Amino acid sequence: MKDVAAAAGVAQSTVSRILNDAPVRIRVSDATRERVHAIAAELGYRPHPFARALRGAPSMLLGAVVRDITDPFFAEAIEAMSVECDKRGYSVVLGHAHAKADEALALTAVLETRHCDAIVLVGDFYGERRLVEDLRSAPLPVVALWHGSERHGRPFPTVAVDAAAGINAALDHLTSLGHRRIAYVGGATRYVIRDREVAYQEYLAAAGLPQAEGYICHVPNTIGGGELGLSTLLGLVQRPTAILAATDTLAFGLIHAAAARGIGVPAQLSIVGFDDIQLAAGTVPSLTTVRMPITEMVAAGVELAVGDAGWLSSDGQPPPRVVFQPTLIVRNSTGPVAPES
Amino acid sequence: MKDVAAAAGVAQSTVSRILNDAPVRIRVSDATRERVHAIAAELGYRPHPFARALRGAPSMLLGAVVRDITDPFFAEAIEAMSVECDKRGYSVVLGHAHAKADEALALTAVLETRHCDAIVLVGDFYGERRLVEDLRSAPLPVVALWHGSERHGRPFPTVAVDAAAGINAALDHLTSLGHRRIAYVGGATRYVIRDREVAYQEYLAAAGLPQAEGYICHVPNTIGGGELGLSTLLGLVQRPTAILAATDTLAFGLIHAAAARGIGVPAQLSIVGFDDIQLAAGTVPSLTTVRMPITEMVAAGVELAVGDAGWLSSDGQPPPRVVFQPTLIVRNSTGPVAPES
DNA sequence: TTGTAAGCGTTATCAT
DNA sequence: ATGATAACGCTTACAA
Repeated sequence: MKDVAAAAGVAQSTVSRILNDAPVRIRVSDATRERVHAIAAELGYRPHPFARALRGAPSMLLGAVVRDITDPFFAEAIEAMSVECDKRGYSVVLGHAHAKADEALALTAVLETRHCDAIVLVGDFYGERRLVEDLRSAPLPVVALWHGSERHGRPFPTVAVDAAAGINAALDHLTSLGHRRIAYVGGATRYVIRDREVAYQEYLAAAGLPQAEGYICHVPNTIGGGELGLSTLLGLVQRPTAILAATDTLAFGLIHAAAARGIGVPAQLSIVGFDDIQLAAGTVPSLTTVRMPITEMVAAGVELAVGDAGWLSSDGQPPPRVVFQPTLIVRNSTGPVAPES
Repeated sequence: MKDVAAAAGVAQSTVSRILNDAPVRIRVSDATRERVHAIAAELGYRPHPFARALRGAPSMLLGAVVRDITDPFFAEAIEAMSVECDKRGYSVVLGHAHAKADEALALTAVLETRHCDAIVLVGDFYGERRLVEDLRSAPLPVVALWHGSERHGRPFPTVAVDAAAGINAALDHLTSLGHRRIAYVGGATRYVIRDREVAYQEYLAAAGLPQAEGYICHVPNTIGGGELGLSTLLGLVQRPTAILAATDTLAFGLIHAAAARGIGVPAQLSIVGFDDIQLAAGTVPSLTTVRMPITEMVAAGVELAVGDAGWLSSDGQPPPRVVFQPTLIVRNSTGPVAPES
């Protein structure tokens, strides 16, 4: 910019005013403006973001702390966030949430803090008390996406999905197909997963369906976890005729394990997933699952984080919580209960 | 930092020296050092990255421009990059490669340029001439991962996989099972995909296998593309007994479409993928595919980008190219050729 | 051993 | 209508 000013024979401040279309725009002579613009273009001038940020301008960086980008669902969420941020001129900085030690995780997050205008937490951070504490006292907006229900407290503005609505739709579908012995497979810890489990339990209780203890199966959220879940459930005296999986990844594992054992899906066993990842349409059979409006949810989260609603200032109120409705996508992994099972 | 200096009753420069463990470390009195450290900790002092960067220090930001994070393979690559960068104290800034217009894409990338110490391109950028040109003239290191073979020129230091080795291993496996009519399904444009296609053609030629024109099937890299590929290939007079897919996503689509048509895999049709994404172990049947050493490749790429080897300075030489070897993972989607097919 | 001061690229506030 | 200058937070010669 110094060079531009020198080449144009004007002061830096003039160049700054012109290039920023300052509020006092009308008060700069057209001749000078054009000359400066031309020279700036010719010299290939680019503003230096750090210098601006040093002056207090927003860094246009949004921190995204994701538990596991490898999870196809979160990958889609990040994709959506990248698109949404791009629209607003922001860039996404990936926070790293894989550190084993709480300390390291917190440290990483705090580092992000320095660069970014806001932080978006994607997925819940059960067990990361330290991280959450540090972020609570951080001087920037923090927004949580898919952070589990308010049952578990709500430290930040939150965007969530109505887990009960999704689970109810899935279970309505299964019961309408005649299923009564419906098992559940899901992770044991994450808030957002526990919400689905609770909704499952409440539905069963309300509908008077059998709630055998073994019908709730806690496994890691992987293909292997799904396989483990199936073999556990097959060991029960009263085998379920349908299984509700907390995530599509688990449903994949269930389908895979069923096929390996020669159990027909959906002829002998119906399976429902949750997430509707892109590959859910490509399983054999294709997966009946619950879809969430990822794009809209992410957009809402980004708006809370860097939008001009000024959430941080409303000190007295509890942080806002935006809830979206999921949709059941019926494909071919569910069918009528087998007469003789 | 000013506050720390004031509270400690010393000059800023002293604080800076102490907190940075400056080279002159030994020349600061221990008493002062401890006092400053204590006060800094008490005040919760954090260095301001922008101010440092303004002074010429590295921003510790690495730009990752990915074509499509939704692709499970790239998601795994980004995950690996996040881990690798974390080790080195870097953060990953996501570049957005979804813009339709070449202009917009280039602009976005140039913006990244201002923040980051280096850029890593993940996947090839066929057709993005403008982006590549802008990046070539950028004053920072640019490294390309999975950018396709040098057949297409090599504007940047590159980390690639030996596509021919992977394809050869897959085809050796198929031919050893008795297959001779082997088709190929893959995208028509990406360099990195074309490498696989070329390797397929060369293998067929060298092995004297039939190269029916219809055996090469160009489709979009999606589940639907795989389904399309299968229906096209089934329309041929001489149906293939095995299909080599350029990516696991396509292989998923092929398996799905085969099941939908009642074609047994691998009894009637063998299918091989490429990438070994995590879900490849969970298909029905599980997928035989080619695995690349993602972690090592990403680590090599990050090293080229921000390591201290100083690649940029070697002006005369062509940029380095690091090639990794893939491995065939044999699962259950391949089997002996059917006697009567 | 420590303090002073200049400068990184911008923008805002005064002057002129 | 434009120019000079200070300030953002930090590092680093150079001076003391």
